[in-house]
Amino acid sequence: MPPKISSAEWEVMNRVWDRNPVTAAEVFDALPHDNEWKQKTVNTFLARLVEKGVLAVTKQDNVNLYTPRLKREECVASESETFLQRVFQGAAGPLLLHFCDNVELSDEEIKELQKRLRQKKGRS
Amino acid sequence: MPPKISSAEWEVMNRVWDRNPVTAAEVFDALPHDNEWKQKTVNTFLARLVEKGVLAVTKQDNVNLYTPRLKREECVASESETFLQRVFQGAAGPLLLHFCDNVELSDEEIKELQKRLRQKKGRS
DNA sequence: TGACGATTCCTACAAACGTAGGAATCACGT
DNA sequence: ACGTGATTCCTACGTTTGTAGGAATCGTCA
Repeated sequence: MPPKISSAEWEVMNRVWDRNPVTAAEVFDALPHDNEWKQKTVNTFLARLVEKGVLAVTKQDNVNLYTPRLKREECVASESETFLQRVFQGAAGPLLLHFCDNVELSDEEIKELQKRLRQKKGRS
Repeated sequence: MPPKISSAEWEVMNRVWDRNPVTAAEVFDALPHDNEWKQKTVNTFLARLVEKGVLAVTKQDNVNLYTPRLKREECVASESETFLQRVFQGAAGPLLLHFCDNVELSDEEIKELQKRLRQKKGRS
């Protein structure tokens, strides 16, 4: 499994996955402008993510370039699984119902979900 | 919002919500038998949850009884929201699709979901 | 070529988390 | 009444996380 990615690290990783590969300055700029973090703080997270093996760093003209070593979907899956266990004790049905009842969905999204559910029914 | 409940604290809280109110020993017993934690560790988490205001403690015959001060649904909702933001950047559709595609659901659960989706469509 | 801003690398430090141990006290059985 | 195990309360300690600062270096512009 991927290593544990902390909450602030997710914030950084989301930028890296979006605009891979990136420099530290690009990550900084891509973060919400009103973001509290200093550039230095972002650098620290990038370095930690490299230590954890989530990012690779290469030097391009004396500037660090960061690239994901793990796929976003892989990390999303792992984090989702621990969330499911931690908060819903593994009960996926209630999780789906909770989100279904508590978030906004476009008609398109609803349609797509209905499609998948139809395909899923009676499958397992 | 509820305070931040850590991963190990969720493990404890889930037992408390299930069998409210509880003693420290009951929480310990309710945890998976192969659990690594010592009774002392469980006690520490209970004390911290009291500090955080998540639990209330009362003494019954010289034994501590712990009761939730926050409703499970309230904490679930708050944790779910931060998960949605952190991992899916607030995009609920992809979150639902992810879980839909990656978990087991009974036909009953699927039917219930379909019902809610039908009710939801065209609503907002 | 010398000053200045950007970037990197290394170091720091407090708060939160995971994981208990020890001392004191309580309650029950003999 | 005393020993023993359970319970409570207080304390501890290493790790992870959030949040940078400082020194050294690099590249650019005057």
